[in-house]
Amino acid sequence: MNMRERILLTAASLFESRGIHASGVDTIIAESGIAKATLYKHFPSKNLLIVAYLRDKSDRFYEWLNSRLSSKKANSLDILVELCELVEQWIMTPEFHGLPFHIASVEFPDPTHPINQYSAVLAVELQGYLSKIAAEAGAKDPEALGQQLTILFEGAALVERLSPGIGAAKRAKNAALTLIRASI
Amino acid sequence: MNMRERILLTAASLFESRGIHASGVDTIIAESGIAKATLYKHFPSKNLLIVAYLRDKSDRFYEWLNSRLSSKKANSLDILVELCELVEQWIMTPEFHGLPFHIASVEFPDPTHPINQYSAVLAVELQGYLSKIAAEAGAKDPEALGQQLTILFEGAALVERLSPGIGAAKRAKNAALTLIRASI
DNA sequence: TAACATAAAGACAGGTCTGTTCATTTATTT
DNA sequence: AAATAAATGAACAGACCTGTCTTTATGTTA
Repeated sequence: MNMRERILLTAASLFESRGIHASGVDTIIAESGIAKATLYKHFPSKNLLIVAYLRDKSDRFYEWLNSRLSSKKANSLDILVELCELVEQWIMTPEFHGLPFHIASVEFPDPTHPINQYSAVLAVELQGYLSKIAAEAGAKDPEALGQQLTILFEGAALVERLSPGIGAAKRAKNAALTLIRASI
Repeated sequence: MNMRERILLTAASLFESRGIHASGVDTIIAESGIAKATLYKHFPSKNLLIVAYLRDKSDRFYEWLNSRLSSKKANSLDILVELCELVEQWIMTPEFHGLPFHIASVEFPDPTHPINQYSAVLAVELQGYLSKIAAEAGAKDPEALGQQLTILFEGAALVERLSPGIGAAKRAKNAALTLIRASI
């Protein structure tokens, strides 16, 4: 019965299946079975709902990843190998519909728009996260490797979404492994 | 005074700076200085204008690329190296605002929508183009390398667009060169 | 000059969008 | 059981959307 959560879940599902602009507030309230005033009480504007959705999705992703990575010991490329496997899994889950902050940045391309800016923040966050792991793993240039992995994963997410079943995630994983091995 | 071309140019500029959904027909005609009836004569619907825009952008890209690649001789990785340089240049031009079929596929996520389907066609086209060059260059598994390069380039386009000046295109190029060298 | 095609300008219909408001009903808490 | 808080349902405003249509103006060709 948690309203906020119910709204976020419905919004996420709609944003990802129909797009953000194409998901009207009326549709969100109809689909989640709540009143319009309730939505606007929890999220004073649609933009703030979108930002909350982006934050929520990011949190869940890192939570999911951390819970599976923490057991590996540092100073070994094993962490990176494990990371690649997990990202491949993540992309291949049926619920995956592309990186949310990608979708958001494409739908709000104006760099001065708050949603575009927040998307950029989340993108930098992802890059920092991957670079940190690369550093822990002992990569020669962690910053470079982290960014390359980011590019690979974001690209794979896109290609897999646009051409499902083509195996983009697996190919990206193999490319990532090649890059990792070359970065010792 | 070519109306069709003028409409396409204005539409492209608006689609890329504001997004497709956010660029109304009224804005397109106001910006291009033509009458609404003229637009609907050349493009019977906005969807068909979008498709024409996607086709046009793709054509121009391959034209640009081919005119710079044709001089290189085959059966040498030099073609692929040259290709990477060119793609980096392409991404770094100020007019670049992301791959058009990406933007389109994100804004029209429904797989049954004609624009999403056409975007998928263009994505496959790009992959085939890169695989063909990889084959001509003598790569071991041209299909695999072509797809990996696709993923890298599409990822770099996204990251560069979302975080301009971060050097994503260059990093992607270096990653591509590593993959190319590993694919002999 | 006369006939014809093309473009302009703008009103219009029917729909959707975000966000506000208000009276009524349902929950929760003391 | 009484008082407070939260959610509902519905109507509303003002703006924007695509696509059609009509009238007036501008060229172009015979």
